[in-house]
Amino acid sequence: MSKTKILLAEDEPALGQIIKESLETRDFNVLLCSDGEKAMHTYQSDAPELLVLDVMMPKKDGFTLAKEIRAFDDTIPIIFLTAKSQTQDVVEGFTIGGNDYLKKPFSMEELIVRINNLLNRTRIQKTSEILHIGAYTFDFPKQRLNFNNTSEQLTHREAHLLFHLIKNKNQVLDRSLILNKLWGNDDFFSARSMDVFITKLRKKLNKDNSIQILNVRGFGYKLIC
Amino acid sequence: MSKTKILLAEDEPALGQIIKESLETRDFNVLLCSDGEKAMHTYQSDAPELLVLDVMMPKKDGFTLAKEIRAFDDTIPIIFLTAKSQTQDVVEGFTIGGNDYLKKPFSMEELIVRINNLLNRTRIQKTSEILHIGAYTFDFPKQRLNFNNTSEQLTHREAHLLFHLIKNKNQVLDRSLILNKLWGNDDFFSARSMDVFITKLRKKLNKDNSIQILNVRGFGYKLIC
DNA sequence: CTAATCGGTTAACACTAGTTAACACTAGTT
DNA sequence: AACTAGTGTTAACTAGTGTTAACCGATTAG
Repeated sequence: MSKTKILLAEDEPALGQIIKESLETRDFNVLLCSDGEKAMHTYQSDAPELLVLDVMMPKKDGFTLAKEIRAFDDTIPIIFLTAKSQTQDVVEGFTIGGNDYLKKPFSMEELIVRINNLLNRTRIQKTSEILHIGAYTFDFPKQRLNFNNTSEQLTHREAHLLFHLIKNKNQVLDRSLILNKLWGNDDFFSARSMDVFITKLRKKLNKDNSIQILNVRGFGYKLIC
Repeated sequence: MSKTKILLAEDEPALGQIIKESLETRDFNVLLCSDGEKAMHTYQSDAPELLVLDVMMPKKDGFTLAKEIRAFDDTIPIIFLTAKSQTQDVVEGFTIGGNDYLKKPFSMEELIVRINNLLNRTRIQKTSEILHIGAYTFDFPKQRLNFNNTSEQLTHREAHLLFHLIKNKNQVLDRSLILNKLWGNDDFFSARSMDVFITKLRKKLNKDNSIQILNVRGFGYKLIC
């Protein structure tokens, strides 16, 4: 099994080198980038498994970079390195979907512990990312809905909505929760858009009629299977 | 309650033994078979609750075995262990109706997570609450009221009200209790709304005239059946 | 016996959700 | 650049759900 690739974006050369070498003694393959733009390129060419991003960087700061990368992969674990200790920064990091942050100065041990935690967590998650609903199986990362020998590609929206329905199956999935999570707001138009997607999913799930998406008026939807 | 029986088919003795012992520490009863034919016999004689099948096995490979077992039981969860990482294999596993697959090498944690996921899923299905009232059956999770060969979808409110009536059948169900539970308050309007629902349920239950929803003036309702 | 109250029933209503299609926009292809 | 296909949003219309109102009968307290 090959080494785990970690992308490290850190503009201060000395610190970057120290972290890189420390991680390499722990058998990680570290891709060191000195600014946000280089990091973006390396991310796209080398497909690392985890990101360690300095927040304060030239060209492109860590948060912006994370936002852009999240457009491609919304599960990859990200650790932010921040000199500022303000809570505001931390909050921003998390809302982008960052998984952890580390305040400078930090010990190498701290960083390694967090890296291992995140890797374990996401690997366990990935192993259970093939979901089952009635006679269907749903491969969330691939966005494929399988039934017997047929397989159908879902769109990003369809897949995420279905994912949450399955994760909350046999219980009510709150409308406004899902609207905020997937659409980013809870207004009239997003709600109607969501209704359209529910219709689509119902059609795609109608091969097994033990599966139903029930509406709970005013609250949300319940996937029964 | 007895231990959950898991059939493990793995031809490599050392690996088979490791998996068996690991699962036994988690309180599973593991039936280890060294090839596909033995696994088939064990399946028929011991009725395990879940299958973990190596794909590459002598005598009979995992996919063929799964196909044959699916002829007897098309709901038993199956986890395939595969050394090959090719997508083709995975697809074939799913088209047989297999529920999950695991690429070697895998961690024991991964396997255990998947086993528990699959077991929970099938067990939840089996314990779904189907209630009986006279000649009707009422599937509460699906909100369906069945009579002979007809089936009717109930709304969320209807279903919950009926559920409580059935749970308290042949005894008085307190008005204010149900109002607080379903409507969240006990005011005039909610009470009148509830009356409307009682009327609706009476209509929907009138195919079996041994069933009656009786009013106990000032106290509540009593479902007789 | 009568008035007051409670519950039964039906229909009108407001609101929510379902469905379909048109549309704008993006991305991929020729 | 033009064409095509796909995705998600918006719009328009329809259907369904639950609340409220109105009217009625039944029961009970005075």
